[in-house]
Amino acid sequence: MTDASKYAAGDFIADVVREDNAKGTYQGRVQTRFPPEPNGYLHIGHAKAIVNDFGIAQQFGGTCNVRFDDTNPDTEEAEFAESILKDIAWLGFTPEHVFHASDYFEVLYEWAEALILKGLAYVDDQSAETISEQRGGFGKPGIESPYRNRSIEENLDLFRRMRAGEFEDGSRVLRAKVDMQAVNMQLRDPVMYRIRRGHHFRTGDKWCIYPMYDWAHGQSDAVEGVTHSMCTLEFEDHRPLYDWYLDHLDLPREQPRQYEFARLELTHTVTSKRRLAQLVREGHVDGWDDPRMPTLSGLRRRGYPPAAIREFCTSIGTSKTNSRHAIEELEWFVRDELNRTALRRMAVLRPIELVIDNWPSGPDGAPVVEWFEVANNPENPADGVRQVPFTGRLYIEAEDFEEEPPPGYFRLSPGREVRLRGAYFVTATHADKDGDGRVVRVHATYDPATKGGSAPDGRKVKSTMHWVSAEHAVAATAALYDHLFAALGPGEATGDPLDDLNPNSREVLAGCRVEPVLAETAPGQVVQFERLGYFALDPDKPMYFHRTVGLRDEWARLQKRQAAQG
RNA sequence: UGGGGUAUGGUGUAAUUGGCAGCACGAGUGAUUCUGGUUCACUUAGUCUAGGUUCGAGUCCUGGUACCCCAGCCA
Repeated sequence: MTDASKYAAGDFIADVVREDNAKGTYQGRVQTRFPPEPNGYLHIGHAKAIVNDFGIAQQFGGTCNVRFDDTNPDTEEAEFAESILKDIAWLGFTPEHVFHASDYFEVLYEWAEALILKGLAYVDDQSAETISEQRGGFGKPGIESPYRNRSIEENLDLFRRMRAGEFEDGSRVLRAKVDMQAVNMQLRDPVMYRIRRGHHFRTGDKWCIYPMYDWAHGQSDAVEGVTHSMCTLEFEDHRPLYDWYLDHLDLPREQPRQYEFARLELTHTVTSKRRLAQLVREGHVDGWDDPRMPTLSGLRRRGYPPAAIREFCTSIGTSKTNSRHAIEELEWFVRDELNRTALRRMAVLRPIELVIDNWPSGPDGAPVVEWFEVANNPENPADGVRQVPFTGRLYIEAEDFEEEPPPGYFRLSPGREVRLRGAYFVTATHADKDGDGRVVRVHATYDPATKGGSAPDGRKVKSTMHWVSAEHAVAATAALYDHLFAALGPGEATGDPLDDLNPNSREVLAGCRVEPVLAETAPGQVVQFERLGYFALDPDKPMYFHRTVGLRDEWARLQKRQAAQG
């Protein structure tokens, strides 16, 4: 396990908490919350918020709850709420409670009446367009609504009738009476309630008025006893409003405070729920959990270990600087974790035959089968060993043989000796080709003295290759996934991210061969096919693989570098 | 146009609040290796800009510049 403290950043929220504890602001109490809107699946960007929200609570012995910000019935669904809870659990966090803003609709309503009673809120009969026009613009002050100074009695009556359903959708709103001259647009009499007859996935048709985010969020924090309310940078302008509402209410406990930090962005990755929903809706992907998606459920299917995502989020810390992390950085954490935990298996994705011409036959005339013991994971001997069958006819990776090897190529070619992992040294002699001149079969001889994979005379080979017995191998299908967004393309998205959609982001390879033990490996498990990459077995199709992040291949890098130079 | 924010190697993030600019990823070199993986060692490169205060400035002051957010009855 990587030591997370090694990455410990002096993040400002931790500093704030320490300061509050020193001053006794909340009597040492620390309570945070993760507040998703259930209108889509969680993606990698949310992971940062989750790790941060739960992390701060853990760090200071506090609590962290999940609270669904379910104040907009039009976009929210129970399916999304369920997936969010599942993803949080998968990431390794357990909320103290699971709350909903809709739990507080009644309280929120009462508080709204209290604000009306104080002369701080009013019902506006104007249209959305008119209100928008009157709000003014940057540098231009707003105009006060003609309904702004209605009597308290009239406001109360109208608001109660709004709730009772006497008015049409969109015909009236409740607004806070703040300041139409404010330079901060959020303070120009923000809407608190709108009339909307939408079916809410929890409260059904009980309500026809719904609170706006700003009116619901801080108040929900206050009801729950949240002390430190973390959100993203775009809410900085909302903080004065967050405080204004709370300042004018009789709160059950100390006033929560809002702190903002930058959201996580990754190169080659779309982290916009709207965009992701579009990909699903338009059928560019198979669903929210498609392995090419940056959703947590997609990454899970792809074989990303939750620990790696946690480590990554911890390492990048929290700051207020807008930044975009390289996807390769996340992948490094994934490889780091997988290298230590994934079992090694041999598989051949694009097979060609390797025939060992001097391989012996048994008394019955059939080729001898020899079983070798191979470590499941050299990084961790506790993972044990497995038996792998070896015979005179094998499959090897097509790219592991070159008839005319380019300089720097270490693998098999005529006259060259390599090691078949855990078995023998073999030397290629010649190759058989098909009508198109493609190599279909390589002939070789083996050295019986190298049994187990090392030579008694101490001679070395430059390459160790993976292989499977043709007779024992199991046929399989593999799906190779790349980033959906132009991982192989020239660069970053310009303008519409969907322009960078990579239509070749999934390649299906049929006719792969895997060692027999793989047929018994648990679906969903991630294994490392030596040098090929990490594969997650699809839970629905046991012999179907998704590749996760590949291994770094020096040979591929060398080729890439040479191609770039000339 | 007004307001709110942010600027530190290629990337991201620290700097005990004015005291040797550190860490991670990347890149490079070498060693080890039954994965061209891993591991190990070394190297590389940075305070947006122009002034000012100070023995000393990433940090404080003044003036610029660049980028992000805000005019939903979305969150």
